[in-house]
Amino acid sequence: MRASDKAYQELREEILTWRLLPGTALSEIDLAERLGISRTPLRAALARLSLEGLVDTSRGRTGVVSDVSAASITELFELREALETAAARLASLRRDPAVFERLAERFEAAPLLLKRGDVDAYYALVADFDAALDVALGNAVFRGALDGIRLHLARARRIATDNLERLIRSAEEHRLICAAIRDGDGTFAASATTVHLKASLATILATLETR
Amino acid sequence: MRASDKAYQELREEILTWRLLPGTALSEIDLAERLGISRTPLRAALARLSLEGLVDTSRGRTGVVSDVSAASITELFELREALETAAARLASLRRDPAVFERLAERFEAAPLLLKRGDVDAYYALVADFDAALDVALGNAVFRGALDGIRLHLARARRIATDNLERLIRSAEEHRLICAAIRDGDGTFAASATTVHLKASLATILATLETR
DNA sequence: TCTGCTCATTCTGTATACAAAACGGATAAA
DNA sequence: TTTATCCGTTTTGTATACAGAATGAGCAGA
Repeated sequence: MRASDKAYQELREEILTWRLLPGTALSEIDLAERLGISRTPLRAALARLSLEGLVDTSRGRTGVVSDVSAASITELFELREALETAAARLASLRRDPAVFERLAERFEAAPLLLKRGDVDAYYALVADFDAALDVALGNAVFRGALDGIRLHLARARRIATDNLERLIRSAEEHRLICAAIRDGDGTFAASATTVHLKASLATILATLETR
Repeated sequence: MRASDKAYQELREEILTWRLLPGTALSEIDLAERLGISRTPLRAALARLSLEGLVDTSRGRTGVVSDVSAASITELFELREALETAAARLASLRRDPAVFERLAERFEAAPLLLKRGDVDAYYALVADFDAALDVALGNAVFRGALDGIRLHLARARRIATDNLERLIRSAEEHRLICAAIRDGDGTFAASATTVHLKASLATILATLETR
């Protein structure tokens, strides 16, 4: 693996897990020394993070970890709703019904998982859903746009202290989306996606308020 | 201006204007010599172009100018429809009616421009419309996604030999969108945007067929 | 004649040295 | 006391040298 890829993955992980907090200055010299590589591949990693929006280079010469504010999350979710409702609609046209039937069943069983405390298994299920959506979409350009959103979402989700009740409702919302896609009902799938996203955003914003 | 920025702008311009054709190999050594800079800033420029999708580095070690096929354009327009219909809907909620009234008037007068042969003035008007949409959106994240689309669209549009009749219909389609946004009718604005994009895509694909 | 291997060439990936520019602090003047 | 300017320090931006890897040609063997 290239040193620049290694640096990118390491820094991305640290940003997404909030070990590198928003506003942290990213000095090339310090980071290169800490990661044990030279500045050349490190610069490539920072450039990539900057283009993906995790690093902000617009203010001053030194890059800083980009901000996560209520305003920026709200903007992110407006874009997310546009993309995911359209994705759900398109996936409804092209899906393999059996795939989404199986996912619907798993989401129906998810409350049991959650009541056992296995939150990781639930998030793995959501990841499976995202992957199935990508396959059903059959559009690499669209998938690239979705991936960009998911990157920022992964960071925002870390601050939302999901409680059990919210996660159980989230599972039911996902079940509805899967059932709609399974049935080829794009309009319903889009509406169910909107419902889910509004609730998710509200949860994240509420968490932000109390901090 | 930094050498890397200069290289990025130059290469982007050459790709968008088809002076660098899809499939062209982009050797770092050759390009650095031609642009009169060293490989270090050139690599930064190539990395940026790669992340934006104008350069494809997935196959082999050497980057090549990314492909423009009917399939990739169709995928691009699926994403574009998702983004622009949502943008039109959101802009309808937040627009300054006077701005879009003025744009609607200009699009109504555009056929006169076009019949005089002033195609550049028409494309400038479309650019003004895009800018007004960005302002009305009031969402920097969303705008970034739209800019990514417009980059690829600029390249695709170069191969569509727009005839006068198509451009006149395009002006009328834009006038409808502006009127809908002016009136705050988001649903109509989204529908009119869909109509416009379907016609644009058909024109580009038809041009591709005949080549 | 075709296939597979070897070797040379060329390109990319990385490190480092140097240049230029920007930031911060200190000092002096208003 | 405040502000502006100068200078030192630090950081980024660029060039170049070197190492590693991949590709293609050429040759040998089947």
